[in-house]
Amino acid sequence: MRQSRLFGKTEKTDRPDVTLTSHKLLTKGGFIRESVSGRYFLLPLGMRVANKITDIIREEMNSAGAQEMISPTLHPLELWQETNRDNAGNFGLMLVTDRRGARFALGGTAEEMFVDVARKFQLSYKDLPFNIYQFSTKFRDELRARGGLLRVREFVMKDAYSFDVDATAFHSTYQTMAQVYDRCYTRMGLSAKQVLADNGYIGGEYCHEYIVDCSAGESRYLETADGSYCAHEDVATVGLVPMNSEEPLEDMEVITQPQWVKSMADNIKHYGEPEWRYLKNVVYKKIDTGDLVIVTIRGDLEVNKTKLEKVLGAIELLEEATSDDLARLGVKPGYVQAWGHTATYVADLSLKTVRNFIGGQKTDTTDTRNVNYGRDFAHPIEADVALAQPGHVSPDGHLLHERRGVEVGNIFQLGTHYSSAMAGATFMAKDGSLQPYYMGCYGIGIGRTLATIVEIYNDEKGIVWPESVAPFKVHVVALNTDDQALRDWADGIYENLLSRGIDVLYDDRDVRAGEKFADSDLIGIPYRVVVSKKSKESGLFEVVSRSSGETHYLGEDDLINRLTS
RNA sequence: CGGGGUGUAGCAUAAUGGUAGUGUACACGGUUUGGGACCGUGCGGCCCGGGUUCGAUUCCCGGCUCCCCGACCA
Repeated sequence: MRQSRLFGKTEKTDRPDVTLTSHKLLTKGGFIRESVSGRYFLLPLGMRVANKITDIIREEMNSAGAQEMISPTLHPLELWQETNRDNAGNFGLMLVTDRRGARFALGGTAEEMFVDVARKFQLSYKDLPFNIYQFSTKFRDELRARGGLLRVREFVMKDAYSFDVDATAFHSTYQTMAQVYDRCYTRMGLSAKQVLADNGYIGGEYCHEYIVDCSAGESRYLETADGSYCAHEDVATVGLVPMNSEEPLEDMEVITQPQWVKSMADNIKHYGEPEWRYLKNVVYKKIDTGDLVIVTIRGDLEVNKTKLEKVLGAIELLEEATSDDLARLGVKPGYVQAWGHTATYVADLSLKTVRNFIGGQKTDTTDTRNVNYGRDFAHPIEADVALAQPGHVSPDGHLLHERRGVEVGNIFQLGTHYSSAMAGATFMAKDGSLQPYYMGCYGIGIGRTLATIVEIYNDEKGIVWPESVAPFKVHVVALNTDDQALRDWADGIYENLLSRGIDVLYDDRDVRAGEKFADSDLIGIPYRVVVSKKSKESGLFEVVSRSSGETHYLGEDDLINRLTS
């Protein structure tokens, strides 16, 4: 490609509102351009990188036996109604209506469509397993797009759907896909960690995210030093350690308490006891029914809404209660009682780690102390609904550390979640019975992966692409192009490299050397070959590695050997 | 969706109740030519609607945009 013909230009100035490294470099380098918030043009340079990423994923998927296909982008709304996802929680489906009034969802994920295509065939156990996938544009009506390509409203995703006869067979498919993901990310130069995560509105029982550690990331997870436990904050289990098991149980009593004692900080000031000593009550409301849920938890812990939703079977259906909601209970914020209200009470397991709590029946002037869970009160639902924090321990008792990164992909166990919900999504088993498919699904966001690579591979001058995903393998920079003979000679070198099948960007522009070098550094192609008067005279080309800065001087044949090896 | 901010040329910015200046980019000419060089010339702009006013880019109201924080979220 001749750079003089390349659509898309580099920019010298930074936009002041662009703070993220990948966003800045991709914009300045002419890889992407914003259309409106959360929607981007992928320019020719960016498209080349996206294609390299896509090719790697396609190769690995195909070698694992998955089959590429494509589904319509507009999904008949009835399909989403069949699985009750048309108005699930906060997942904003975007709808379009055609001229006949038929309603469609703009696909944000495609479980229903792939189940639908499967059930159009009379499948037998002999047809299973299979794994079908697509690369297609997904639409997510994000409340807030941010971070350049890291969180957008419209993006290309590889999504795969596997169909197995049962959990045992599925397990092997899941492992295979995990290996495919490992190979994909490794080939792209990314070190992606498999992290236990939450299925959310996708459904199913378990899933894993692939997270690349990076400060720009929005995914927070917790891990032990040796990696023996690694889980997203949404699901991380809080290991229970008794706080004061040596303390004798005291009798519960009502005590007077000054009126100024309202918050946790006030408690500490008044009683001089640490946070874990107090009972804390957190109130949620079910979005669909308006029912209130009170979680009682140890004072030093916070409630993890995701875990709570899972316990209550109310995925994406809880929100924090407002003071108006509390008024329905007859209380103000800060005065919720650990027992006695008309609501669904949930006890966090941490209540069993403390003897002689303070709190639980707060009024303006009194409260209770020496409260013991199981003796003085107990809730019908007991579960681990606490938010894991660094400093807590894993279930096997090791210290948890906090990590942050970008979720570049995920794999989900779906089980029969969709195939049971959708009529006729069955195969004929060996014994002649109709069984729902046992499914999994597997996604990789192309643009987000691309941006993550830039987050990891850059320096003060620009992007430093790993060779596997670089837009070109070599950047030929021609200098002294005002001399027609030298220009013709440089053209010849370029044509020669092209004819050998080398992926080359040829800077034939009539601009100064400094500008060419600056652009070359910014674009970040792995090898730069300078073609100049000097090289013509010496017969040697300066070859610079973008990543190491190492420079070699090679003759034309050696150069070609090196670039084709 | 709540809070805050913003909107002037492709991009970055300045000033102003009386029709807008600079840098960069772009076009042309010249001097340059291995790290964004210089000189000259030129092209190009006040988010939209309403109000106040003799006159609004400026002040007021509304809308929209984009950014940040929160909520939310592969």
